[in-house]
Amino acid sequence: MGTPFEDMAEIDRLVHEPSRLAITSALLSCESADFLFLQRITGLSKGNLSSHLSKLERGGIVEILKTSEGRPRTTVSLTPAGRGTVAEHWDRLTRLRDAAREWTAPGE
Amino acid sequence: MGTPFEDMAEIDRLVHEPSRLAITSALLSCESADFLFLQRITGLSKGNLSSHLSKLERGGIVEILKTSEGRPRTTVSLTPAGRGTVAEHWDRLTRLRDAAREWTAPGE
DNA sequence: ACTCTTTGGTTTGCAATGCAAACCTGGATG
DNA sequence: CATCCAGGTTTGCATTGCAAACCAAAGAGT
Repeated sequence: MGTPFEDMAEIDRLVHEPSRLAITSALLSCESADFLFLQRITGLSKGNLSSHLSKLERGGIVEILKTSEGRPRTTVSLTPAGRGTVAEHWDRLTRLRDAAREWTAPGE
Repeated sequence: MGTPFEDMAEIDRLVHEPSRLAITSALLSCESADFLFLQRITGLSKGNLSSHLSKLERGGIVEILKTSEGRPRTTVSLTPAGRGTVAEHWDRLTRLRDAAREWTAPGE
């Protein structure tokens, strides 16, 4: 692992994208959430939320559960791996910010 | 301003992009930096660094100064506005992370 | 003085991405 | 029984990021 600056090259763009960072961070604090709830808190359109969730699913970050009892209902949760990925992502960001803060060029 | 989750929709993608977040965050702590220095710390190719810098310049985030004394030399620094934008960006990210940490789903 | 190499970049072409908007589908309702 | 609407999915297009090709000037060797 190099400097926090170099590290950004390896960052997971799947998670980094703003909407998905919002989604995954929301999921970090609740076991699972349903589609409409996520739509409300993120302010995304159905279309975009759906495609973001699909990408996260394909990437193994979230698990999507569709039930058809009565009206269809879609429930989303982080996979264990996904939880790790998101946590690691925040670590990276935090390291970058801290590096930028602490690092004052000598003589200034 | 809405919830930190909704706020992500308004985030500045110009700054959010990983390489550019690294560049701007590095600049946050030094008055200015030259092209090669930025290339070393970010690990970017010249081509990519150049195009990222151009975008940041077009967006008014950085100022690019080219001197041709002896060998050409390119020096980059944040504009005052850019400094504000980057700081605000980090605030937004921090609010999101904190919201995700503290937040337990309100009863619904 | 010329050409070769190195340093310091810019431009180009392509594959992938995000977003808006059009589309689908099964229940509830008049 | 038709039509409305919540709950999604798919499509089309404009934008992006990246790699690689390209360019230009300054030394170095001869």
